[in-house]
Parts: sequence; C-alpha cells; structure tokens
Amino acid sequence: MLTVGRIAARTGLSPKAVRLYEANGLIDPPERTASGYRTYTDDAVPVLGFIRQAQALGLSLKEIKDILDLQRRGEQPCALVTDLLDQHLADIEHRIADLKALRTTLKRARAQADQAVGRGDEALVCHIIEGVTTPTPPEER
Amino acid sequence: MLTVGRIAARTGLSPKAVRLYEANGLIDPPERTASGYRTYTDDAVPVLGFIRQAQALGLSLKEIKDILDLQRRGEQPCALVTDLLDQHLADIEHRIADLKALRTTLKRARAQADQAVGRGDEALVCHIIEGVTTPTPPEER
DNA sequence: CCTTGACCTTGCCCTATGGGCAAGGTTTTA
DNA sequence: TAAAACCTTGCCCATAGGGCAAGGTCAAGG
Repeated sequence: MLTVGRIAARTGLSPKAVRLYEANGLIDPPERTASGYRTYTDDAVPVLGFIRQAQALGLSLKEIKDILDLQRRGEQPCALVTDLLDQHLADIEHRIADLKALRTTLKRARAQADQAVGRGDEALVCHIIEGVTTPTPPEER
Repeated sequence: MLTVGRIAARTGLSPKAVRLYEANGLIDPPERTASGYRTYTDDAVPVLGFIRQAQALGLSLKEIKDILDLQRRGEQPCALVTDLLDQHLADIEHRIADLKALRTTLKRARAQADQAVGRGDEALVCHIIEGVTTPTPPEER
C-alpha cells in the first residue's frame, strides 16, 4: 500500500508537495484507510512524474493543473501545452535579456567601485550605487 | 508638508511601498501629525531614491536595509556593497546559464511537439512533456 | 504486551514584495 | 457644507512549498 511518504519517495517529491498537489486539484484525492491515511495506487505515480517534468520545464502548478484538467475531461491538451511552451520560451528570452542588461549595469557599478576606491568622493550612502545609471528598469514578468 | 502619497509620487514609489520600507526598518519612522498622518521631510527623498536604485540593481530589501544600517551607524557600507554586487553578479551568471539550459530544453520540447503532430503516439498526458529529457534540474538560487 | 521510533493527520506561520480592499478618520477643494 | 481625495490600520492574495506543533497510527524489537 502506497502511503504519501512512499509515493513521494518513489517520485522524488516531498510528502508535503504531494499533499499540496492534491489540495490544488492537480491529482485526485486518493482513498483513505479507516484511520485517515492516504492510500495511493500505482496509477498515481506517472501523474506525479508528469507534474515533475512539467515543473522542470518551468510550468506553474496552475498551468499544469489546466493541462491535467483538460486531459481528465478526455480532451487533447497538446494545443494548450504548445501554447504554454511558446509563452514560456518568450518569457525566458525576455528574462535572459533583462538579466544580461542587469549584469551590464552591475558590472559598471563594480568597475565604478574599484575606480572610486581611495578617491574618497562623498555620497548619501554609497557612490557605488548612487552613481549607477539604471538604463531600463528590468521589468520582471 | 510631505505626506506619504506625495513623497511616494516624488520618488516614483507607491505609498504602500514607502510604508513597507518603514515597517522593515529601511527608513526611519517619520513624525506624525496630531491626527496620525506621516509627515516626511525632504531628507527622506534621497534615501528613498537610494532604495530604488539599489532595488534596480537586484538587491533585496533585507540587503538594502543592511547597507542603510551600516551607514546610519556611521560606518562605510562600500565594502558590503561591493560584496553584495559580486554575489549578485555571480548569481545572475548562474541564472542566465540556468535559463539558457531551460530554453534549450523547451525548444527541444517544442520541436518534438511539431514533429509528433499527426504521428498520434500515445502518452499518459502529453508526449510533448513526457518525452522531454530534463538534463539538469535548473536549481534556482 | 508494551514501548519506541517512524510514519501519518491537520493546521498554522514563514519566506519577498507589495497589490487590493475594507472600514473609518482627515484634509482639501469646489 | 458636501464631496472628493487623501490618510490610517488591518487583513487576504499571490508561489511552492518548509518547518513546526499536537496528536493519532503503524511496525518492529524486547
């Protein structure tokens, strides 16, 4: 009999994560023993594996739930999946660009720090930060 | 007299953010009017500006607080600042690398999706996700 | 049989940075 | 003087769980 701890260990998740997925509707509530223990069947293992995979691709629990809901209703989730993957791909491009811009800004700040050492110029708190021109506020998405 | 809304507008922040910074100890609690309104002096403006700049560099409120605490105790925060910038720089390199790896994985999933369309192979939920080999779990830091 | 340790249950607080709303008081403007 | 615009505090929301508490349950060993 698969308890929550055992199925968690088998799928590489924590028991807490498994319970969370149940609470969020990603997996069906399993049967319970008389004393209230969750008892999973082997059928639940690949679903949890799928969740892990999808999470590794950057999908949120909400998005994964939407996919699984479609599938449970007998519909093809693949169109949704490709849409989501495309969105995340675009998002990742965005974030990489933002991080690269931020890296440039940070490097400029660092260079300025080394240069300003010993020059002893004054600033409200620290010229290293205050002297930095932030080009475009990296909008997180 | 600078109310919270006015100083927020002047610094490009929201009133809520300004109150949050006060609650978290980044700025000193301002005087209050008899009716309880916060009344800021112009001295608070550049501090809030500093917070904005530091945030734009990716520093957390906690880190910014540490910098400001040092400065308020009359010590030079610049060593801490350079440390933090170096840490964030390394962190950003890491995250860029992770995102690039994830992008590669996502692109492979997408390519597989296009290729598998019409091939009609079966999977638990969607072969697009299940067929993807996740190379290294992108460890978020 | 009993104990001990490992497991399970629910529930609550915590993370970071605010956004949004509610209920109520104050100030400013028309 | 009345309405609009502002302020106050407090609470809930978001992500994806981690950690802890209090208490119930199960399996192995003595």
